[in-house]
Amino acid sequence: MGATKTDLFTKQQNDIANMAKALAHPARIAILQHLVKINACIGGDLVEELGLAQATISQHLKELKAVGLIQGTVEGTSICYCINPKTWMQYRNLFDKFFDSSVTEGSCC
Amino acid sequence: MGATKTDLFTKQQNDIANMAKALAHPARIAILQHLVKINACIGGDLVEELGLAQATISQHLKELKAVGLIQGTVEGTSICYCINPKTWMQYRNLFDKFFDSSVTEGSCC
DNA sequence: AACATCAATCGTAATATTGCAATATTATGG
DNA sequence: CCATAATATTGCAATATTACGATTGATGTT
Repeated sequence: MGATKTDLFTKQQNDIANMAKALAHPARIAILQHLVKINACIGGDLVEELGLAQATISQHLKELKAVGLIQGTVEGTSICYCINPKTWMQYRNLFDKFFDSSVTEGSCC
Repeated sequence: MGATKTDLFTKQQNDIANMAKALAHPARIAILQHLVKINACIGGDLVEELGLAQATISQHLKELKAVGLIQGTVEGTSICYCINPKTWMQYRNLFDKFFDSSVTEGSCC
């Protein structure tokens, strides 16, 4: 054991969980916030910005790329990263929908 | 190594990451959705509803309780769980704020 | 009290994640 | 082609998460 039993759940549930997983690390949050703030792209200044080793940052970037939250284009020897607006909106919508489920106060224990 | 270096990041970044972590498992998503849908509380029907062992469900419930997303009140031998509307709204707001960062199309690579 | 029921906890195994040093890869400039 | 700079990958160690059987604890029932 130790592995998530994804087959027990709906695709939507696994999707939301995977999205959440992509955001479930402060380094990845910091990367996304930095990219949003700078708006334009940056290279591996992220390594300096956050205090983690280059290899570690690279790994986090890879994860964010894997879920489509960011994109990177080669620019000389460095790589220009930025938010992928399309996926960003998708995330936003899914979370919105998830949380919009009306939670009526006092209808419970 | 292996442990997240939380000290490198802001409280807000760690908060968002922790929230995301709480949602980063399909079983916990399923539990929340079920609680939202039923609106009122339920006992350990969750064990039947999802296909996981009692001990496993209990662990997931504990995590959700730990972040304050759900609350449980004793009701005879069983326990009545339900969404905690206050924390639910907090989550919603934090994610909203996070994703509302305007991502302008085409401003990038 | 004895028993049944449900949930929490303990102990343990399997797997996943995080982090980094070392190495490999890719692109540029000389 | 060679050296350099930037990023990616590999391999490994440490820690975290997931899952479950077995046990314990609490509560209600007979």
